[in-house]
Amino acid sequence: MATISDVAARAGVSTATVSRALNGKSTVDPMLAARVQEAATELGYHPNGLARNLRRQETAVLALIISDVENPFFTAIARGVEDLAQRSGYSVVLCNSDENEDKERRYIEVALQERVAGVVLSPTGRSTNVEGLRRQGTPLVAVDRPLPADAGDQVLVDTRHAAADATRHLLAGGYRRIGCLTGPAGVRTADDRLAGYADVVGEANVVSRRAEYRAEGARLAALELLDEPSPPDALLVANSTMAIGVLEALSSRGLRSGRDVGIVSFDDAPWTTLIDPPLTVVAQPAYEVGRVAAQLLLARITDSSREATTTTLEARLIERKSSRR
Amino acid sequence: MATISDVAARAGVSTATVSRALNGKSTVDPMLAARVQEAATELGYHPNGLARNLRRQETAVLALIISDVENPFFTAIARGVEDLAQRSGYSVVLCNSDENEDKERRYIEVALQERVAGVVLSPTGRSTNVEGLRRQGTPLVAVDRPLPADAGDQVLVDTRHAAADATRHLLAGGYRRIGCLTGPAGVRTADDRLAGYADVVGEANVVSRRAEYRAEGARLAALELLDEPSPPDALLVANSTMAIGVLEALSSRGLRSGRDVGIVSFDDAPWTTLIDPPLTVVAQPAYEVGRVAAQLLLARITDSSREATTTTLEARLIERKSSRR
DNA sequence: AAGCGGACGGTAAACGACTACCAAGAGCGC
DNA sequence: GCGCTCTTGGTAGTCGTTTACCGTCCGCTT
Repeated sequence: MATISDVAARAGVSTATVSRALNGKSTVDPMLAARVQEAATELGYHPNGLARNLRRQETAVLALIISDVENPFFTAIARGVEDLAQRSGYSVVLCNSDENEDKERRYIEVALQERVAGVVLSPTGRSTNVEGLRRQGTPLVAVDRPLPADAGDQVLVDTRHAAADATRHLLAGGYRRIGCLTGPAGVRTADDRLAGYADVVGEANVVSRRAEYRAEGARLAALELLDEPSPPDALLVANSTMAIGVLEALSSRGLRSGRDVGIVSFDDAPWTTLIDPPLTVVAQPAYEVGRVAAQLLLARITDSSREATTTTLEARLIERKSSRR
Repeated sequence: MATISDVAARAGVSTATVSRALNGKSTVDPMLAARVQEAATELGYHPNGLARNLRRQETAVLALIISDVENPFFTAIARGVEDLAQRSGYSVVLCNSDENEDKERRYIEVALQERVAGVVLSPTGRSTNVEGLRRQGTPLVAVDRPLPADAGDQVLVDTRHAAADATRHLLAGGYRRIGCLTGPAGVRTADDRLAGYADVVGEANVVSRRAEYRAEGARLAALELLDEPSPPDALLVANSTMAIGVLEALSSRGLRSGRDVGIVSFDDAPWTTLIDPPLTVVAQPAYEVGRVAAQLLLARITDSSREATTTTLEARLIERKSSRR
């Protein structure tokens, strides 16, 4: 594995000159520079980023820790972060915490050790510990779910109001007994969506179940609800993965969405227009969340004294047929 | 940002002792070790991974470069790689090349510079350059699509036979004029699926279009096919993202899959059972591909003299209703 | 009591790049 | 010819770890 001194030897110059030539720094005689270039390509020299970063005390890598790679919402965020970061010369490494606090902790530790330039994090939930990041002064932006303390910038979606709107929409569609399927307690988005729903139906009328943000759990929970003595005639579902489970539950009971049970789900997944009837959804601006997060992160990397901000983006109800009789 | 010598000073020992104590190496007096531990936590010390890796000449991170984060097939691979890597103490960083050769090149460069322990790569296509990896001796496993040279291990899916089977299945279902929608020329999976299809219908009867592995392109291509003088009565579609476009095209023409146009698509996406009629698919063992790739990579990391192998996994036709009248 | 071995912990040299500082030489005016 | 400036490129120190090597001390054997 060729090092800088191999290149220096081959080009007959010192390592300092090689470094300067390859980084286009200061003034190096063009002829020398060319000889260095040549030597470098001949040897297949790739600068050792570890050594470089150690010396420079900085890296051009951002860590993006998301809670579920298989959820289109998070992959859309990833693309947003990536597009913006690339443009500024940063690379993004994506870590999948899988809604698992241990994995999350481990990835934060890795980010810390590898001295990444900044971290975008969608906290899994309750006990996310960002103390380490704060102490090291690693810039942090939280997305989708807030962080307990004032740990850094946040980019959120106004999910509570969106849930309320969706619930009102179902009410307007003539549904009378509306239920809610949401994620685990302690996960802020899950709690907020439930709260927004409760805001509209009133605490006394809440009919809800919690499950992991996964299809299978949602299917079972939906079945439970449907098998109650007086089952709900409409359901607000907290994300698209859960919606899959809910729709399976419906069809296994011979129920049709819209006519029999009104459905509104969060997240505008690509398949929502394919099913019959097409799914009414609350579309979150995921890509935009990623873009803004990256923007804030880069701003904070260059100026660490900035005030921490919270950006709240609006979600949009896309009315289709699953919420109408 | 606390360094090892800060900890050493605070604990009143040398840096060597701190290093040994924190790494559980050799024999350090338990009392001293405890003092070091305490000093470390008090200072919020995180070892600098850059320096450590530089010194150790190794890192415990794997790079996984996939061609599309929004494609469930690749995210399933990612989970497979991750699960296995985690178990062996490796972290996985995921890079999204987005079917873009520039991005791919850049990420390979990053992997090289950061001296990752190994790379799993789904090559975007034609001109993937892995020469750098080879020269540095970075272990490499290609997934989904083969690499030109004997660059390392490969984990593929027997996609040509699978395409042939799917085509035969459509023929058996009574469809007479079968078309094929596949990905860009030069992308091996796209070419193979087309070839498998052609194997069955015969070169003379090939009716095909190519598009990016995306929904929109597939929609347009499907429309073209449907608008031909004698349009196909069945379609083999090369991946689930394209299938979305195809199904949109069908419904925009008032056509029903199965009855009017038989459809078989690659990849068993989560929504395929939700639509009406449910989609017949060729299910690829994506998670398994990831697991095997990680296994091979780890094996090669510990023993770099291993022969390069090629593993070919079988895909499975899951017959549902979209391929029957 | 001398000798010896083992346990422990410190000193200092790596790892590979960047860069502050300095030295040498060229060009030039007086 | 001297001294000044300007360009160019080398020397060596630095980033934060790990670890080979060595010295010290303690306890045991003979």
